[in-house]
Amino acid sequence: MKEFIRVMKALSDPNRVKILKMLSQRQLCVCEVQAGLGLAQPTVSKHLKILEDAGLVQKTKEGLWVNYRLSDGEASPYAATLLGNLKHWLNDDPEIRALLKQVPQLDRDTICSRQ
Amino acid sequence: MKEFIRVMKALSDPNRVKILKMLSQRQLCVCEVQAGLGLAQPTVSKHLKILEDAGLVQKTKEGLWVNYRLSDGEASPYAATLLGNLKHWLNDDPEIRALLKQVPQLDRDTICSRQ
DNA sequence: ATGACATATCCTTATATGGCAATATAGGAG
DNA sequence: CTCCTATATTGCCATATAAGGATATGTCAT
Repeated sequence: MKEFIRVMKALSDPNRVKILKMLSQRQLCVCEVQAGLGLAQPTVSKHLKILEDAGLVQKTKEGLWVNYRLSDGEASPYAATLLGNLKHWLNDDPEIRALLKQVPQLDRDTICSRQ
Repeated sequence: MKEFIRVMKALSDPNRVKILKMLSQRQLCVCEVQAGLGLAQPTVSKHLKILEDAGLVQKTKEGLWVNYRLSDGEASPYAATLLGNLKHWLNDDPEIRALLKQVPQLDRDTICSRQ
């Protein structure tokens, strides 16, 4: 039950759902997610941790960057099923649509190296 | 998006999930749910309203009683899909298992007419 | 080792949520 | 109508959550 609730809670926040939809396009580092959502970096970091704890995303370190991607589903069957559903859901949502359109342009070198 | 979040939030509370599992057995009135969960009546009523607003349950008045049942799914595609998933989920959970075992014995006449 | 940068954690604040007691509403019986 | 009962709503409290600023951690380059 706890595991199920953790997944549902993780999916109960619009910004976290947006993150998952962004990651459905490709893996992203924290600063790319931050740029897409327009939130403070600690906020994004915390959201990503909640998604990770729920088994919805996985991370890989690459030097200074941490790449986040959708989980392969081994962590939680609930997470796996919901991620499958999310592929079809919310694609018509105007906010999501606008967000996904800008994902290809997110570039960590441009975003993170300010100055 | 709002609709999706509403469904996920509704499913983010253990007591609400328990209510849905109870209703998967048969329709129940408020006092039967209350007896099953051991919560105060206003608390149960509020949970049921949240589930109803999310399109997860429907209600029918029958005199003084209000019968709640799982939604047929017309209200929300998210709710419909999740209700379908829930049929298979959590059946092994000991707490859920114990709860479902006592559902057949819940009797509104016995429960509600105290004295 | 030092400096620079990406990310994580800590701390505080504002708001949301779950719980119950008290009260309001609504329907049935007399 | 009045009384009784099942449910809904309100008000309040304790806790949970989302947010960002400040700070810590970790990694690379020099």
